[in-house]
Amino acid sequence: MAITIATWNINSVRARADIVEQFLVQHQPDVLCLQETKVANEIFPHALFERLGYAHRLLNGQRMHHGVATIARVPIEGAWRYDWQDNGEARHIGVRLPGGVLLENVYVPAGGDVPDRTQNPKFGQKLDFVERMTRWSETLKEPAVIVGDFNIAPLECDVWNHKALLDVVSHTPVEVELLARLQASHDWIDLGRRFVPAPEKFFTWWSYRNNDWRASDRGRRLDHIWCSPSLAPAARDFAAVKDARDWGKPSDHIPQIVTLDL
DNA sequence: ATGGCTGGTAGAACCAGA
Repeated sequence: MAITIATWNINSVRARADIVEQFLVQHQPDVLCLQETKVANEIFPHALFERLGYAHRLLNGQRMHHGVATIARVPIEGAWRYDWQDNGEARHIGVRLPGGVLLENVYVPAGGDVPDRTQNPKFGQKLDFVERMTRWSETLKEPAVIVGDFNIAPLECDVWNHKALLDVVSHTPVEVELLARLQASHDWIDLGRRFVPAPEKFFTWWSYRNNDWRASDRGRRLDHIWCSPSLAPAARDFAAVKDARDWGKPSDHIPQIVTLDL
């Protein structure tokens, strides 16, 4: 059985209803993992997804900020919700796919502006979040896929200018090292880089603060799709939908899609 | 090197994103 999984930091699912529909109609993923839905569960726009055939929706939302949702046109079971900061923020939801593989949808904290946990508590919270994810990941036994906005661009070719971003939260050595430890804790396979090998530049996010994002191309690869080693041979047909950065009123992140033969 | 923009919510000399 083939299953197609997409992930997208949507930066408000309500503000983005038109382009979410465009994406689902054009790409027909079986499962869509959204981050930054920015909506309380009670007022989630269920009708939009129901109309498009996505009858299974598991939410971990909150008012105003953050929020994740996993939406599917195939049956998904669960869900479980980890609070790796222990502060009530809605940043994770896990579900079980048909056939039993776990699908973990995560929104790692951005971490504020200053890469110093004494000056900027948000940076410390981000590091702690990834540290606690690692504690969870190293005991994980089942085959799993973990997707989402990790808010860390690990490789030099994951940012538009490695040297210029060494002090910029998302690409600092301490964050890159922590992400490497998370990856090593389960031998996670970075499917983005399996399909777009280094040293090719590969970005999934471009700031709104550029007149012409495509021309200036000051992007970062903040969004990731990782899978357990046993699932790596099952992965095919990876795509990053760069055109979506220009759709209507766009998100600053683009969606990625992978098909797994499970 | 800096600043640039966007959404939610309140009705901001706002906050947060990254």
